[in-house]
Amino acid sequence: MSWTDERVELLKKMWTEGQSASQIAKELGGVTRNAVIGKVHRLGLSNRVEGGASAAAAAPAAAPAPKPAAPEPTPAPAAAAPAARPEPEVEVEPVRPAAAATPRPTPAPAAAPSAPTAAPAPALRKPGIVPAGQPLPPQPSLNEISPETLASVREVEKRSRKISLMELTERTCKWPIGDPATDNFYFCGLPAQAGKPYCEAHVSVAFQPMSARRDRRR
DNA sequence: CCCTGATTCGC
DNA sequence: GCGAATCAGG
Repeated sequence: MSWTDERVELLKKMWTEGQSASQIAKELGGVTRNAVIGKVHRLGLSNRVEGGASAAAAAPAAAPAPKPAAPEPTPAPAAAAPAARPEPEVEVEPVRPAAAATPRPTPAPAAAPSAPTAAPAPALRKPGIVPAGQPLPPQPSLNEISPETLASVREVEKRSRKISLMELTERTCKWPIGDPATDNFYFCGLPAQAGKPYCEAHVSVAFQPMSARRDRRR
């Protein structure tokens, strides 16, 4: 395989969208992630993460026109600043670092996001016999999720691989999407964060900083 | 161990 | 220019 214009174009597109080199390689086929990374560098695309001292505004020569639109898979509360490019790797603790540093699972989907490695609990219901009034799995209590995060999650869900229960592995996001009682149900399936049951975007929803004040009255 | 991107260097 | 091998990190 060679780097035809089309392939390069797809590479650029996916790279600027925030896709990982391995994902791009998989998509292109016939190349390894190393090849992709090598090409990315040769093309002059690279993540220019402004380091403190080094050139504050090094205008990237062949800078890929940043897309202000799509928030890209990088969720994180940091998305609060739409104008600026969200930091690639922001840890969970946007507002209240002090007494709230400890991430805590919200009453989201699966059992306890922290413990089980498999068991995508809520999904295991057979179509047709879902008791009325049973709480639907996904739709995390939309209580206190920043609109930005929520938006990026929806964006990610569009991109989800829509895999079935059988296709889940230890490394796929197990976030359920849709109503298990219908055939419009699937799992996110995007690459899960190492050690975690969900992809980055869903981790950010499942593990809230606990800061955002919860229900005013309860 | 899984994954990420970055770099090197023979081809 | 290409990309496997390697490095450095999470």
